[in-house]
Amino acid sequence: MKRSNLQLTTECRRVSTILSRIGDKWTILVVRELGGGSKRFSEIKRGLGSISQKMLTTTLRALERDGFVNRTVFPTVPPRVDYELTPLGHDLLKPVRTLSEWALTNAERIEKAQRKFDASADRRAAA
Amino acid sequence: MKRSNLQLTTECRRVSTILSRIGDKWTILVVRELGGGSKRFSEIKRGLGSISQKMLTTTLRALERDGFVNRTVFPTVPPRVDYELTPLGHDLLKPVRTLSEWALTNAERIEKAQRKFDASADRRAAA
DNA sequence: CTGCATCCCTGTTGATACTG
DNA sequence: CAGTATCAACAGGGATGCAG
Repeated sequence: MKRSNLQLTTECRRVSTILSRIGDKWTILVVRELGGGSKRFSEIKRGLGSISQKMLTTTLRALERDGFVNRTVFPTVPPRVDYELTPLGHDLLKPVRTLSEWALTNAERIEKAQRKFDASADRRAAA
Repeated sequence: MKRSNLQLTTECRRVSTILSRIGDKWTILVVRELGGGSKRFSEIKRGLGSISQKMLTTTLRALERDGFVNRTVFPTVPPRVDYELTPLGHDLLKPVRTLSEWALTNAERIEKAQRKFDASADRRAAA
């Protein structure tokens, strides 16, 4: 092993952190909404439908903090706020798409495994 | 738009579900532990250090249910249980590696964005 | 229109103790 | 050694009301 286990763990934590961000409930959906270009708050909200104001704000703030999204405030009345992916955000989309495609391709296999697992769990519970 | 929005949403949910699994606190770390080959429960636990017994069990069960991991019980005394990646599990490793590499490559950029964001947040708080 | 503050409920996580 | 059970602590997430 060339790199120490500690270093590998640190790397893994970094990866885990990013995976947690993109694996959370709304991030992917929001990023996809923005994939087509700049949108304002209420447009994103409408596009997702079921998200609460609070969670959309929270998600967008996290994305902004990570440098994936730019936030632009127009000091008009009523106020208007636009969000768009940064270059880093667009870049993130690539590996995410790879994973997404894998997920779609293999969803069937996974669901089949789940059904099988649940079936034997039921059998055991019934015994 | 060829596919209905509803269909796209369904696909997204599937992707989201899988991303949630691999984005959770321990999954990636456990999968990496098993990347090198079969290991028993306590070996994995030792390899991770900070994980609790309960969470390791939970994580392994979820991976088993999704068909990513095989669980083999040796009815010896004391008992021995081995875990190993299934072909599907190994397959999952590929897109995850892509994302991991991206994450490591761009960790610097992300952390820089975070520092910048936090700094302006502090400035605003101080005002 | 955007978004912060608050309350509250829920699921998740972890520490501890116990069993086959 | 591997796993379950229980309980306490905490974070995620939604509803509502207020503010710039």
